[in-house]
Amino acid sequence: MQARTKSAKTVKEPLMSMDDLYGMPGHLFRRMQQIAVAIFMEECKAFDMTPLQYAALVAIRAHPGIDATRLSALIAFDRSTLGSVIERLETKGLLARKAGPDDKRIKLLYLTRAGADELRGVEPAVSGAQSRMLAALKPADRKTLLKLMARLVDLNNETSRAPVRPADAGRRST
Amino acid sequence: MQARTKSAKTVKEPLMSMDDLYGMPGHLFRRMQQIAVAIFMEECKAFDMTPLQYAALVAIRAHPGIDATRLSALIAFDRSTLGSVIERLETKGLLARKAGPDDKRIKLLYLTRAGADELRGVEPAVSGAQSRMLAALKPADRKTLLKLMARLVDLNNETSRAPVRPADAGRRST
DNA sequence: AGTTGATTGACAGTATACTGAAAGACTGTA
DNA sequence: TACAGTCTTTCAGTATACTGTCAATCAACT
Repeated sequence: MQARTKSAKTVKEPLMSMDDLYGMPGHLFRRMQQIAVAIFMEECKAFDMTPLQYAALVAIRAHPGIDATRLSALIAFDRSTLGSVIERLETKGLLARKAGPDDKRIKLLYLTRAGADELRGVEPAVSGAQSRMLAALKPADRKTLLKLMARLVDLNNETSRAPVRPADAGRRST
Repeated sequence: MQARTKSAKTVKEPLMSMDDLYGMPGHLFRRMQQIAVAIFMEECKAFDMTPLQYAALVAIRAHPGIDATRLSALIAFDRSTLGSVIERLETKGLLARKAGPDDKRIKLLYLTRAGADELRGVEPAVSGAQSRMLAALKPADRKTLLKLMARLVDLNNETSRAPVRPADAGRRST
C-alpha cells in the first residue's frame, strides 16, 4: 500500500504507517483509557456513576470539608471540569456544599449520608472493573505493568495541567 | 485520617483509601492519558494539531479515498466524534470530502496538498512527543511497557465502543 | 486605610468521547 | 415494483478535559 506523495522531492524522513501508529505510546494510552472507561461503566451501570465521580467521592470521604480547588489537586482533575462534576453529584444528593466559616470564597465539600451509602455500594463493582482491566494479562505481567505505569505517572506528574498535590500542602482550617 | 462512617453497622468491605485510588489501573490509565496528551500538544504547539487529528491524517494518507465510518474503525475513533474532527480538518483545508461514485451516502476522504505537507511537517514533533512520553523509563522498561500495553489493548479490542477493524474488511471499490 | 497580589469559584469556548435517534440511500427479496 | 432491512451520515444530549477570563474575596504590604 504505502501512500507516498508522488512528488519525490527529498523525502528524508520516513512517513508514518498505520503500524507505526498502532505501536505509538500515545495511541496505546488513548486506547487503554477508552477501554478502561468502557469497563468501568459496564461494571457500574447499576449505579449511574462515572470514574471521575467515583474518585471525587472517595477523596471527599477521605478528606471531609475539603474545598474544590484542593480536591482537584488531590485527584488530578482539571479545576474547570471539577465544577460540573461537583454540581452533578450535588444534584444527585450525594454531596453537600457548605460555605467556609473563615473564608467566604471557599465552599467546603461533604458527603451526604446518601453519598456515603452510594459509595460503599459501588465499591465492589469498581473493584471488579479494576480487575477486569488487567484480567487479560498474567499476574506477574499485571504487577509489572502497574509498577511501570505508576513510576511513569509519578515522574511526569508535573507535565499535565492537573498534577497531584498532597492534601495538607497549605491546609488552614480543618 | 481514614474517614469512616460513624454507624459501624457491619462494614465488611474495607473502604477505598486515597492510596488505593492512586494505585488503581483506571486512575493510572487516566493520568497517563492526560500526560500523554499534554506532551503531544506541547511538542506540536507550532502546528495547531491534536492527537486525533494527527491519527486521522496518517490513516487517510495510508488509505486515500476511505470513508468516515471505515476510518473510525481503522483508528478506533468513536464514529460520532469523528464527524467533527473531519469537519475541522476540512475547514483548515487539510483534507477534502468527495461524494462517492457508486454510493451517494458515502463521502470519500482525501488529503489535500496542504494536508500532506502539514502532516509531513508535524511528524518530527510527533516522534519527539512519543519519545518524551516514555523518556522517564529505562530503555528496557520502555520496551516492556509498550509490549504489555499493546497486548492488553489488543486483547480488549472488542471492549470499547470503537474497536479497531482492518481497512479491507468489506471494502468494495478500490 | 488603601493598594497590590494571590486565591477561589464561576464561566465561555474548544475538543474528545459516548448514547441514542433520525434521515437518506442502498440491497435483497417478495 | 414494493418492501424490509442495512448502511452512512448527521444531530441532540451528556460527560470529561483543557485554555483563558472574570469577579469576589482574602492576605500582605505600604
